[in-house]
Amino acid sequence: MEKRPYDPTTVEAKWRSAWEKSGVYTANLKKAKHPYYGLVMFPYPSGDKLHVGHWYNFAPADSYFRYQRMLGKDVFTPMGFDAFGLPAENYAIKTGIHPNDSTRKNVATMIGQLKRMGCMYDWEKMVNTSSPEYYRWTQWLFLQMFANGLAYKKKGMVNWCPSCQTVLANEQVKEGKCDRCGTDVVQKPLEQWFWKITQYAQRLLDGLKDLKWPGKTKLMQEHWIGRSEGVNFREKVKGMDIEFEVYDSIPQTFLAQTFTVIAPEHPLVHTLVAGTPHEQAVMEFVEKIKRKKMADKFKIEEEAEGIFTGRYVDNPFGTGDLPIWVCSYVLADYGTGIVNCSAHDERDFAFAKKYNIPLKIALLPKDPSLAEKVKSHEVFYREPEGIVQSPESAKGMTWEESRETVIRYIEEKKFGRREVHYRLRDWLVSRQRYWGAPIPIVYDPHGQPHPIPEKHLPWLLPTDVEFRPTGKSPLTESKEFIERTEKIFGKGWRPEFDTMDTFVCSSFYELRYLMQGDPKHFVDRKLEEKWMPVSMYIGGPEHATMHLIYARFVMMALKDFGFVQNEEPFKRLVHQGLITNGGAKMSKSKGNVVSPDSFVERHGADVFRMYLMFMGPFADGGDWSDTGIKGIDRFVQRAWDMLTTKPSKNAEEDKTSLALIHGTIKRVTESIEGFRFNTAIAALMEFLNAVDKRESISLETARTFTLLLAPLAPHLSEELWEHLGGKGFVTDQKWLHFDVAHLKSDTMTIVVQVNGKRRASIDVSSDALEADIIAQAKGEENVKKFLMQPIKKEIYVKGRLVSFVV
RNA sequence: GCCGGAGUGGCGGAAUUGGUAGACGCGCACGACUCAAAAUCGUGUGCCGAAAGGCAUUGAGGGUUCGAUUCCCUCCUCCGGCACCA
Repeated sequence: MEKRPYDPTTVEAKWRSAWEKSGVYTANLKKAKHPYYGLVMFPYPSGDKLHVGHWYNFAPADSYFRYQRMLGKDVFTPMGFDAFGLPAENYAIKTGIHPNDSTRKNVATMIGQLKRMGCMYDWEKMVNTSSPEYYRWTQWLFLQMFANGLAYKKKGMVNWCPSCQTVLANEQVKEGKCDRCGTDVVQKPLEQWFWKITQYAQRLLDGLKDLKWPGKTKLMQEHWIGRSEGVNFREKVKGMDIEFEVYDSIPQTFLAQTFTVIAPEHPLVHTLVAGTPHEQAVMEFVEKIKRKKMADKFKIEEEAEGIFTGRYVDNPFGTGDLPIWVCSYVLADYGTGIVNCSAHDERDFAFAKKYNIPLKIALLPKDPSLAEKVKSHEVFYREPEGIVQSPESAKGMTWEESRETVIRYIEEKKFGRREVHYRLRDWLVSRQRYWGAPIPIVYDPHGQPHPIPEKHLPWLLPTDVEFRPTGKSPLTESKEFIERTEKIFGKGWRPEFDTMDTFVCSSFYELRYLMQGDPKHFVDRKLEEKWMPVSMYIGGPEHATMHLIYARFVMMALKDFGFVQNEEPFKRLVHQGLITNGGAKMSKSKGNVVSPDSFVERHGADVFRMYLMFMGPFADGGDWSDTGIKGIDRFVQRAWDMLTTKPSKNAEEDKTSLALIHGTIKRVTESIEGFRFNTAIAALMEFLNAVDKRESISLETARTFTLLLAPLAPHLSEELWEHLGGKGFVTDQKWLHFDVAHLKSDTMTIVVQVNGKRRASIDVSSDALEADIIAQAKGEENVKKFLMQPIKKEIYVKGRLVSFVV
């Protein structure tokens, strides 16, 4: 046969349309026997289109799912668009183009690009979160949360992004900055809608145990939930009829507590000082701190500030009254917002010294000279090996071992009781932006919120809106929205003008993919039972404490509401690494976004996806460079040449080739299982290098190679399969299993070491006896030289090496 | 500061129940083909050596071991996460 160059453009188009015509990738959700739900995090339909990062995520995921398909699973891989969100709205502000129009256009472009990748997406099941058919379910979810007491409105200090002009959930603030735009987040007192994710803190924590997720991700969620065990003390304000509790997670030093601090935002502050000479100064201080928090200058690193309220805690421990201070570093929404302080907390220590508050010691180091310095409050001290001084029952124990004893003592004396706190905060779901799902709430003329009856869903997002960031919801500008509300609910009624966080839209989309044939029901219980949890979920690690925690919470809530059976949405999770350019994250503002299109144009989708997979392990990502793409190009061309010229009916496989073939099956299988596509490709390259030296190969070998290549280069392998006379699509063939019996060859190479240094290697027959191998090793010229001294020890590692110690 | 993860040729990376470090690919050098270049093919690519062979070597230092990229200790660097959580 004559060699001809492989032409990816024609071949890939041919198979894309063949797949589409035959509908091979359309899953029959009801009839599937071996359901396998392979999901990738759906993209945002950005004007930047599909970038290299998408390819790096989606293509290997597709290869993995293709492998699952060849293992005999009924693989369902849907694709959709997380289409609500700020960029479209900001684009509208800049250009006047309505988000609806720009989104529709971007979605259309991206579908075209996605199809070019040659993935197995079932396009019939596509979702778009900005379509009314979808967001009616986002609104439905809100109503369910509301009906079940998990959605509530609360006024308090909330995160505000001055650039995005909206509030943010805690999860969306990273290191004090807006996760989206990087602007310093400030605190603002506002009334907002929250979902009670905190009610699920313990279940979210417990559920992590059984998830096959990266350990790092589970750890991040664990930290984010932040379970803390401690003691709540019940305390009285001296001379007032007021009681409160204080939380202490390290109660070992409670007898050294000398003052109490309260958060500036705490409602009790005013009660404490009202009508006293301290009122004016304290309230002025409170206002000052609030103002500071609202300014972007406020940094947590700043020195603590405080003011005395004039009030005291009537200390039940008999260690004296504790002056109550208002203090800038106390958090209003952790614990009870009031804390007892001692010399053994670094911040308390510094605060006490700054304001000359007396200190006591309950823990001392063993070193006497250091102990003196601690006693005189010259240095701060708190170490696990420190010796506890009080109470009597724990005296002499180390700080570490005294914990239980002290807590029991506190319980016996009825000073307090055990308590668990979490760092997790409720999810702030309202946003002051346009391009999102409207919150399905209306207010009566008295301002009381009422849920919008389900029959009015979808509660349409109005279109007569000005795009101006004012800090108020753009929906307040819509005449139609208000008229609609009054028409349905009555005069004086007003709609909720805020929209929902886009993370609400993406918190249940995996369920909606299952329901695209049925717009009337949220989820079908049978389908949910059959397909959920998602078999394999693939996406970026940046969602560890956002999307991935929200989706778990929503699933748990839906289970409690009785809509689903499962409580975890994603059984297995794998993260792809990040592709950078010049060491920096790709972004439009940096101008370093690499578009895949020109590479796909030049080399084809198969080459491009294999090149990305060959860069390194899937989870590692890497810095973009196109220098190595040539290697994959060559590999594809050589594979094509070999398989179109060398297969011969007369060729037979000897034992050596069988070892090679089965060794390759093993390596490719294990590599794909472990998301190490780089070594899967390397194994195929080695196979090709070995086989290429021969005159001819058997048809069987050619087909084996093609099958192993199929998950990695779907178009090329279809073409080869057809060329080799294979029946049906290669993607429908069964994966190959290796036979351990074939992995053995007739001979093995044994390395000979003397004193741990390699001196020779010998080839022996596979069934050679240990004694013979050692004798042969001793006979090697180069080994003899080093065996002049008496041999102290002989070590034989089966099938690997002989080691002599002299 | 606290909690994770990682450091291997010129580059991407391979190899870990401890057993030939550098697979595979890029790049580079030389050669073949060509008027020439590209493409392609061949050979080489840690250091010394024509070779046989020797020596060094997985961020740095130490330890365990016949043998360490792999296990233990100390340190350095980079990346990710959290950060007034009492």
